[in-house]
Amino acid sequence: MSVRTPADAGHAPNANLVNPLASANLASSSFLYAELSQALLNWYDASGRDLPWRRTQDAYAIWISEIMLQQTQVKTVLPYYDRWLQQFPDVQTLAATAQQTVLKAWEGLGYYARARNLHRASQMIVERFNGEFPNNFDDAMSLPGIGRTTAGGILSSAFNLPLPIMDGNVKRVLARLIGLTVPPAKALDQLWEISAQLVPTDNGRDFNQAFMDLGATICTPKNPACLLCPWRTSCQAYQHNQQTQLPISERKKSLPHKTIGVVMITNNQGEILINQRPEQGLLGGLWEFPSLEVPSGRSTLNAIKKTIPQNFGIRFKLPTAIIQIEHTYTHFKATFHVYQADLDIETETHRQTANSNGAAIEQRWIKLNQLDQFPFPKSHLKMIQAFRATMLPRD
DNA sequence: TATGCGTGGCT
DNA sequence: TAGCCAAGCAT
Repeated sequence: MSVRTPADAGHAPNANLVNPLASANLASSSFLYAELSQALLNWYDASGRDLPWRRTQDAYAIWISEIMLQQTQVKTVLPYYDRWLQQFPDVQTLAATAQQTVLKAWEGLGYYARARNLHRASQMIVERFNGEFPNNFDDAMSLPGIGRTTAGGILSSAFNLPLPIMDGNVKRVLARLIGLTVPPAKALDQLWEISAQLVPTDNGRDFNQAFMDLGATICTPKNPACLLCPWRTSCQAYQHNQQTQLPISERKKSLPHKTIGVVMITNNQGEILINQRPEQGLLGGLWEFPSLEVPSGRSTLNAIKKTIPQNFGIRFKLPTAIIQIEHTYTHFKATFHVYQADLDIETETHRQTANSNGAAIEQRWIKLNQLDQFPFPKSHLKMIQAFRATMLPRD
């Protein structure tokens, strides 16, 4: 007899996949959990990775690493982590820093709400928790940017608490271990329960790190190294040679495409016009060059010439094409058509205008050598590079 | 519960 | 090489 979770309803199960752990009474399997946990800890002693945030028990440093590692690979995080701790060695330093400086340190890492939340949370820690990162689950969860997995990751690593985690690695490992016949997103309650059962009460620190290492180095999305896996004799996917079919993935929707017109406007003072994006939403708080989305079928150049002067209170001379840039975001693709134009006249003197959505934006003329003081999205960093190569050729 | 939110590594 | 996916969270 098998137990069906409500999440299974409406999803066609693959009859070739078996799911004994999922259909067993979880509480009666505690002996199996203990064996699995110990086997993983033994593997970790011999084969775990040496990562910088494992060399410290400073909750602040561990917190920073956990936030940076959200949806971001270890290799990408390493240089940012080192630089960050140099620049902001403790929570008081971070709390006392201007948000723009924090965003600049995060520039290029993506998901910029993480940086804004880190900054806000640091100020909350100073005010509410006397400058010490909280050592309990509820207080940690009260901080912006910290959800259940990140709280478990930080508190297990810093204070050795036996709290479960549920990141992409754990989902994949468990889906294979139990032969999960639905996408992990449809069985999260069940997976959390197993993760919680597996964490040893006396060694949450090493166990959670080992769990993620197993997923990152052995139980990888493609070509898992099953022969090196400490769980292979218990793994339903391995036993039935289904490790490449699991976990079952959700069908991805194809991304819509947008055309973005951009103008890099310069004046005769050696300055260039930039504006700050609204705090909320995509690339919030970062700076960019005046831009607009071009409706399909319309001329990018005409759209720029009509709309940018209205939004920014300026007029410019005939724009020149500099470069086209392709960029893929999380939920759409974009082609940037980038132009340069000389300022004609400034029709308004104020520096606070509205974009096409009506949201207030700040705009500034800055010297070209000040560009590296402002946080820009990756796409605009490429524009700066192209601008320098085109407009300021070296001789 | 579904969607918005960046960028880069890897195959 | 185009697409998948990464130590998820907020709403």
